[in-house]
Amino acid sequence: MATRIPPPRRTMRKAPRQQRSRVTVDTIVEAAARVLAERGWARFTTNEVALVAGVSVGSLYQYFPNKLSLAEVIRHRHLDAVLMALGASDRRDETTTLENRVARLIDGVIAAHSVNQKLHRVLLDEVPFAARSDHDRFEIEYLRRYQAFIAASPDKHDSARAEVAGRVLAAAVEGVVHTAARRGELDTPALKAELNSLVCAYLRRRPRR
Amino acid sequence: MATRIPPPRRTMRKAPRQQRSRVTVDTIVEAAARVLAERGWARFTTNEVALVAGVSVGSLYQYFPNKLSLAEVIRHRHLDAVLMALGASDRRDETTTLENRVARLIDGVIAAHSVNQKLHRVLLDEVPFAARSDHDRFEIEYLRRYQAFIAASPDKHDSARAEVAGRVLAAAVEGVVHTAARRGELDTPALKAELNSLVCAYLRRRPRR
Amino acid sequence: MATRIPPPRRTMRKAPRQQRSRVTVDTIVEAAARVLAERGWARFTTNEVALVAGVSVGSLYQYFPNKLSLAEVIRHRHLDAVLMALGASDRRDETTTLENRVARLIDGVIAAHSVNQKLHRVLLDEVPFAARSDHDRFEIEYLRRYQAFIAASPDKHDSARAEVAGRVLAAAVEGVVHTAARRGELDTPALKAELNSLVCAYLRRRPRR
Amino acid sequence: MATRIPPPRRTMRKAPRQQRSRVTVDTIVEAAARVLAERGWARFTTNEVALVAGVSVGSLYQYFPNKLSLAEVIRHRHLDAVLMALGASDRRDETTTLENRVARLIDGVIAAHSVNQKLHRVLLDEVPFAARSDHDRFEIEYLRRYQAFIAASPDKHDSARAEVAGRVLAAAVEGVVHTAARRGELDTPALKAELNSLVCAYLRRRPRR
DNA sequence: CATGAATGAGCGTTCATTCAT
DNA sequence: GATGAATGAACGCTCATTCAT
Repeated sequence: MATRIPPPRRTMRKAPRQQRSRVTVDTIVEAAARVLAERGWARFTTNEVALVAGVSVGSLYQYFPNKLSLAEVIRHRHLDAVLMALGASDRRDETTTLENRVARLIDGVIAAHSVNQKLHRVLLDEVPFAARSDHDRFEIEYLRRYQAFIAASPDKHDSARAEVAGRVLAAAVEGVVHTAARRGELDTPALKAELNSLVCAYLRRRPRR
Repeated sequence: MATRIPPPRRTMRKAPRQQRSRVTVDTIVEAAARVLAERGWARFTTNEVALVAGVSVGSLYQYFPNKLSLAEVIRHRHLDAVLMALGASDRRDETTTLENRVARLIDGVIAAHSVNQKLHRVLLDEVPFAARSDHDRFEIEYLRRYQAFIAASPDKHDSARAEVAGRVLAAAVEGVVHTAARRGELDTPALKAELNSLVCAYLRRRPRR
Repeated sequence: MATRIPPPRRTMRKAPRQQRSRVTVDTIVEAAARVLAERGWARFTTNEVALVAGVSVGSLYQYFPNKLSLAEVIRHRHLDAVLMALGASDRRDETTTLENRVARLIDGVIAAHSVNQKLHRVLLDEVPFAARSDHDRFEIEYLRRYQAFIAASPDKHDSARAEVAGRVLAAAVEGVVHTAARRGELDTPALKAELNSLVCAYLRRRPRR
Repeated sequence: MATRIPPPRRTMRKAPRQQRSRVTVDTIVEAAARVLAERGWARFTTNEVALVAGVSVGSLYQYFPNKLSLAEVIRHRHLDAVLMALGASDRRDETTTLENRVARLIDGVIAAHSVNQKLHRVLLDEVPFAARSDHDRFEIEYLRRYQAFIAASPDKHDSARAEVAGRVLAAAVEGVVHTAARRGELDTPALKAELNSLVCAYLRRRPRR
């Protein structure tokens, strides 16, 4: 059996100080991503990860408190990438149109999901949510950026709605991108066009009623 | 662990003939939903399900070929509910506004997800995708309804885009609803209002460029 | 695991009196032989047998006390066939040579093993010995015939050795035939010739020392 | 049920490197032989073996891929012993009589089967054949030695028959020895005498027709 | 007698995690 | 620190057998 109840320990057991440790950790994470993508969460075993990484299980547990923490690190890597994509378009830039800003945003998000689609599918559909506290830190920053994006939009509106609007926009974009990633349709241009259209329409029309 | 990638056998091993067995099957599915919601996929064990259902494991396996098939049945139940919500709004109704039709759609979808939110979270995030063939049958019908919904919208547009538009709309709505379900914010009125706004804006503005 | 410790009950639970029952029993035995040959002992299940026979498990258990008894009946059928082959050559027949009598014996034994070789392989290698009491009855008759065969041989010798000689001859012939059956070489003429040679040599040369 | 026909994986999962593990492997095999002899194949469970060996099931599976492989290793041990017995008599030795050479052969084979008769009975009658590829390697060597034995016999004859003759001789000897082992009559001197007589007669008389 | 739904003990096997070396 | 042998709880699943209908 696996997936024993994992004690919600910190993601990293200890911070790797020396150069050599950092390399080891990276190797392990890389191996973990490969195994996770290829085998899925159910057959993602720490022994296999260690084998692929070329280290012993013991070493693996030196840096990661449990199996789940490995997946969390991988998730963080991905969330960081998405965050960068969001960051790149949140500066108010008067010299460009809304359409361009939206296109930049969506291009970034799609790019962040195009790296290893199989891995994302597993991450999305199989890896159980756990270290919620960690995840929330991302979530907050995440929403902040979406809200900033909205705030930079042409139409003015009460900030009370802005918070909810950010969540809706974020969830809608992610929903479309994730669904496409699941089906391997992430690079369909028509899809990207429609998604752009959706976001633009929303950002233009929001001051309703 | 169990969760070995199971051969995607038929969902049901044999159809219950007698009255007695039909009851048994229902009891098992009910128990499975409870256990799945309460313990999550990783601790969702067939023995526990049988225990809760008050039957023997043997009986469970008389009707369900494996653990996964139980989850699939539960998923189907949910997908059916969503389908009904979509169906209720897809007839072209000239006497009502777009806003009203959208509201009806979203109300239905939200209602279908409000039943057992913890269960949905598990279904969405932990149960591995498998019986893809079965799932696709739903997916197709699903998209058909969204496309029908779009087709009934005021603005005319080429049907080439309609297909992609249906997928985008479906994924966006699901993305928002699922995210809200995960956080237990499904009954926030502000969220529902924003989602309505998003969908209406999209349906109005689509004849782009 | 299966193959629960089988209570060494009688082979047949009750003798089928009526015509209909006899037909049922035969159908079951026939089905059992098919399943045993095709699936091997480990996957030889009473439910499968009943299914193939077109009766319910309940009916099966009406006539056979347990799984093993089915195999025993099949074994008996085979042993009967072998016994007939042995019987056909045990009358002293002065008008024929030893070679001819041996050839007749071996032809008979080989014929009895040629019917369903896969079944024999399973019977020999996988079905556990059990109802030893029943088997012994066969064994005794079996040896009696081999000894009669030897007694009808040209050379005279003390009857003390005759008993052991019968056992050795029986085991040797069976050893050769079974090994050939396992490998599907039962119809090789060269093998039959050598076996004849072996038996003839033994029967001629025995009054040694 | 277990005893599902197991994939004929390699006999050993990994070679024991350290001293510690070599001891573990030996202990497990020893325990397996004991359990197999005492309980028979059907009640031969890996957990029981581990218990008797004083190790955990996990350790057992570290070295043996499945239950069957344990039995195979035990079978190999026995086949090796038989092979040695055959090897001891296959050098052409002009200074001794045929009778002596045959006696040495049979003594060796009987000795190899006298070690643990209950174990042999189970090995012969209950453990399913599987790792056929491995078994064949033995079989080939086995026949080679019998043929060498025949080749060293006084009478010359065409080598075409030699191959079949080797198979017949091997099967006959094994048939007699195994049957005796099954009944616990392996140490009866009369039986050994008759078996000697059988083999000698065959080796002398073979240039038939 | 026949049916077939129900039972449940029991088995093979996995894998996260530990800790002696 | 690193190694990898060892642990053992836990799980999915089977199938001989029973017995209410």
